[in-house]
Amino acid sequence: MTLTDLRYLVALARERHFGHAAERCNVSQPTLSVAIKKLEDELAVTLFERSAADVKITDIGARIVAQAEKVLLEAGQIKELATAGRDPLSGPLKLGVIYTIGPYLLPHLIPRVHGAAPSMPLLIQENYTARLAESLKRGDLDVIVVALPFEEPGIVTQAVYDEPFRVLMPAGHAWEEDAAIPAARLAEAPLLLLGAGNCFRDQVLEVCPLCRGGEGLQRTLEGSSLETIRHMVATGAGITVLPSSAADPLPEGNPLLTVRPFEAPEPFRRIALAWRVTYPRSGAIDVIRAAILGSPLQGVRPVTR
Amino acid sequence: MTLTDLRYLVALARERHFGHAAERCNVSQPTLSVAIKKLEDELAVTLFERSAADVKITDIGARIVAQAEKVLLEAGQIKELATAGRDPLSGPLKLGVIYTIGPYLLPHLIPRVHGAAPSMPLLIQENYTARLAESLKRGDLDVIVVALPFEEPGIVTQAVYDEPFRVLMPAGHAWEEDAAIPAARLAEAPLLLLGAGNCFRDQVLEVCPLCRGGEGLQRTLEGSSLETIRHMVATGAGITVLPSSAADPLPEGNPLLTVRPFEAPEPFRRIALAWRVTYPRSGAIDVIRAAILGSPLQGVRPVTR
DNA sequence: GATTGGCAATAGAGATTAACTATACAACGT
DNA sequence: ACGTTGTATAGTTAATCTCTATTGCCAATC
Repeated sequence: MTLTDLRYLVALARERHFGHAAERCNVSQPTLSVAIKKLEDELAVTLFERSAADVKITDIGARIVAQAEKVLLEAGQIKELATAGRDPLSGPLKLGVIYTIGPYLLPHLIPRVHGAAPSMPLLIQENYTARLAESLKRGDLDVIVVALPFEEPGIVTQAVYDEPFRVLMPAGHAWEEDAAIPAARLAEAPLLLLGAGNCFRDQVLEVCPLCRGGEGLQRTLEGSSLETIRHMVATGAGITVLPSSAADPLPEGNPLLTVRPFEAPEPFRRIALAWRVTYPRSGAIDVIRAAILGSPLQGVRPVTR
Repeated sequence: MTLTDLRYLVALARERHFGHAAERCNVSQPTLSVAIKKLEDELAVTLFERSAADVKITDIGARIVAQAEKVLLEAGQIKELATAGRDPLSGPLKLGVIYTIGPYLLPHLIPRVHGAAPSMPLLIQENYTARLAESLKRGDLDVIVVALPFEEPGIVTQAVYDEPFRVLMPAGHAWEEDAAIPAARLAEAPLLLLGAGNCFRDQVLEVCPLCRGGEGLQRTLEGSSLETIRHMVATGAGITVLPSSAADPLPEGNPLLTVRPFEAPEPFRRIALAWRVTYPRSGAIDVIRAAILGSPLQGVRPVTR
């Protein structure tokens, strides 16, 4: 029993004439004849009464035809689903973002994606890189926004932008005098750091080798966020390092904080998109990339690939 | 897209492993592999993300698999319907009976059929032979009970029983003296006849050639029935001829009527079943025949074929 | 960094099935 | 009896499905 057989069946039920039904199916009369006979044999049921005068459907035949029509209808739905799903910009996209990007990127990203792909709702999750990677590989996420380096088997990454680091200090801090801060000087101040697991923490520590072994004055704030740290800096609890997108928009509205760039070579992080090599909706990824690049993130430099 | 393809599809969706899914479908891994690829090409949609680690279903893939399961379920229903409909004794049987048999046969027939084939309800229609034949050929009826001769293209008949005719007269009638009535004498009495269209009317006229041209005292009662005529005979309006099944049960309970057989050669009618040559439920016909022969119809002689 | 092992894709051969054309067969109607 | 109409069958060709064998691809391991 094939779908073709069922199509022949309902055609014959409608036409009540083997020749006409065959014509309607674009096959020869013997083809349809054989197919119906095969079906009847397979089901061990007489579906039609053939006579010279005409073709009559049996009682059981009528019931089976009705069911066959249902099958064909449902099968047709498959094609419709496929057509509807063919557009990579239709259907939800599961997006993961690390904690130190989400709050600054998403407010810009979401409306832009919605504008470019209205029928692609975003299901967003913020988490650590490691967790995002896990979810991505498991298929719980489709695309993630992370900082490089990010190497995972089966995962491809595409750099999107570079983002310089900034030093954030309370207004009136001594370093306010300087237009730019040397990285090494970080070890001299009480540096507030994110908890373990945040890649940004590691990157900051990388900037300041002296802070590495915990020999500096830095203080780790487990379970915290850049926003929390920012508030703590404003209260004079110390200084911190922020990515430019988090730091640069601040000073205007906040008289308690001062932002200074690093001295060259300016430390920065490279933000990238990552997805499974096998992920088929590349069009959706392009939209995300474009939306990110279209977002007014302060201080960032697009990476032309 | 075939039902087999869909089976492969749902198997792969369940197993998430080409080899295992193929095994479950009793085919080789390449078979399933190409089938899925073919499906993906046909639908122009990626259903699965293949990677070394494992097979992930895409979003659209999952929706299509769900739909495929629905299709397979509905298709399975076809087999179930066929199995259920395989029994010729299941499902309603559309039975037609001529007016002059129905009232005497059906009260016996119905319980017997119900006993022999409980899941075969009878849809009964009483009518003239010509109307029954029409309905039978059109497929509105499956089997009819008629009097022979009955010749129709595409219709087969099977004699069931012979039924002698009887003369019915009011009690106290002059002919009461005689044990049997010669057919020719019918022309001498006011003979009450059914209306045109009733085959029994023609058969009675056949018995009495003198009545033929309307030269006798007979009176035609259009739109009447044997029961009506019987009541008229009881009131002394005339005599009539009845089939034995209608006549013989009468006298016991009715002091106003007298029944006499004909003289030899006793006129009779041959009752038969008729159905389309193509009608597939021969088992149902056998049940009807057996139920008729099992009915206590007075005076009838089974026809051994 | 080379190697191995697991797994899906591909190639090529063989078998099955589906389609065609031509023709036989059955049943009515003239 | 013959012709017409309509379905079934025969035989052939083409398409397809499925197989085994093999390749290719990753990723994990030594």
